[in-house]
Amino acid sequence: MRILLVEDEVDLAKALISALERHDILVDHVTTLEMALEAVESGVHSIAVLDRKLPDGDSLTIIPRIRKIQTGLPIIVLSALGAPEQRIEGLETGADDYLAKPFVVDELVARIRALMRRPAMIADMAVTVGQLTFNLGDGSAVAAGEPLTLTRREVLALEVLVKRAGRTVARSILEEAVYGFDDEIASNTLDAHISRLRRKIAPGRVEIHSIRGIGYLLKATA
Amino acid sequence: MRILLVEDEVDLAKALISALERHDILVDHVTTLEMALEAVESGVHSIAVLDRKLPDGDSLTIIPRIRKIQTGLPIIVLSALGAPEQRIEGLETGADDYLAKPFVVDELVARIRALMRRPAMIADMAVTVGQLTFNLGDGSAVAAGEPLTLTRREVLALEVLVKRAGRTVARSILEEAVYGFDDEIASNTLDAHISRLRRKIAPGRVEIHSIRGIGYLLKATA
DNA sequence: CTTTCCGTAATGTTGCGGCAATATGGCTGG
DNA sequence: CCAGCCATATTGCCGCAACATTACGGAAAG
Repeated sequence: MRILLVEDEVDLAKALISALERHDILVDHVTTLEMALEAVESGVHSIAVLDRKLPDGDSLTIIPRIRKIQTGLPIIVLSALGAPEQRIEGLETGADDYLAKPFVVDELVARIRALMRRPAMIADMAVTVGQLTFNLGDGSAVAAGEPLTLTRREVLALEVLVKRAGRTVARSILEEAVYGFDDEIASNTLDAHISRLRRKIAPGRVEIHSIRGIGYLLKATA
Repeated sequence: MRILLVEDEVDLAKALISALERHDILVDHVTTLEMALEAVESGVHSIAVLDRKLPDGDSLTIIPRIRKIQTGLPIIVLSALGAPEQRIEGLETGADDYLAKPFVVDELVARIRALMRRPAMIADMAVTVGQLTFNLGDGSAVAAGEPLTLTRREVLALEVLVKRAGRTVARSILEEAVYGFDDEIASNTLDAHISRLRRKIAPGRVEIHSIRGIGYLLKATA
């Protein structure tokens, strides 16, 4: 599970990040609307949390643009403007939830988890490739009838590979998906994760091919 | 992925090149508008990054000419002139993005990647010649119904040939496309690649003819 | 304190791609 | 019309960089 946090108040952001990570939620943090749109482009997030007042404008204005890029991406808006009319305004613009400041951090966590559970959304949607079934909702996977025990980073990598099954996924895209945007990655850590993934899904009719010089490709064996 | 960088400040250019190459992006670097136009002629770049102030003029002035040569080539303009009016001026001239100096190198990388991901652009656009279909988005190719397994250099060469199908492509243009501008090439390596390409697309109704003394020509067999 | 995760590095393996040796075929000058 | 030359064709070889795999150890979680 990977979410995008758009918040310019550093202290609040830090508090949220540590709280969310305690709940096994990986957070990418940016501070402006512009950066937020870029991040959404990557398509790796399951939820976006937007502070309403940001240095480059009101985040409500970019909700339609986010929707264009990622239809169905759940959006939670945080705001000091908590009057009913403003909440309504936020929800009508397309936000899925609107949280007035100040709020208890745990409440945000709860609402995120609630949106993640929402059945109509991506939750409980599963993708099957060959004998591998990957559940987008909770990140669980089943290969050849056997449930797999995957670690956090393995889930992140497999999610991207499965979503783009049959198409080559650039190495850099995978790195972005498994680590944050910021975290630089030394050595061959990604290779190691792929290797472990391969071993775990071994007895299925699905393989992770490496495309030399480009990246990886997951596809069902013919 | 291959981009054109037009930048006369040597230090900045060096920094950008090393950052981009770390992201598997091949960079061709020139320092003047004149060289830029020449480079665009080659048709091998997916994105152009122009510094606005160059020794031979304002790079905005050549954007229309670039558009004439390569419709749809995404263009990013870098400039010390970051006032809103100037940004707007840049965008209205036809730039796809406008980045004010000073900027963080990683931000440029992110914007390039964002443009590359833009679905309306080159991605998923395919060209078909005879029984050969080449996907500009991911460099994949299908001949006579069978997907081809191409190596990196083969993809680069075939991409140029396909884009100019029916027209002769000069040997020097192909060399530029397969290698950087700088990398000199000894021996007949290019010929070898063409030979391997021919073998791979053999059973299709498309052929690579050699034009003696000039270069190569890809066209459907009558 | 134990366990799991994951980053790192050491080592093994693969296959791309540069080079050159040799073959082929077309063009030119005699 | 032939000889010789030069551009291109084809193929094998092999270095090296990219990838695979595994072991190890630190760190964080329980």
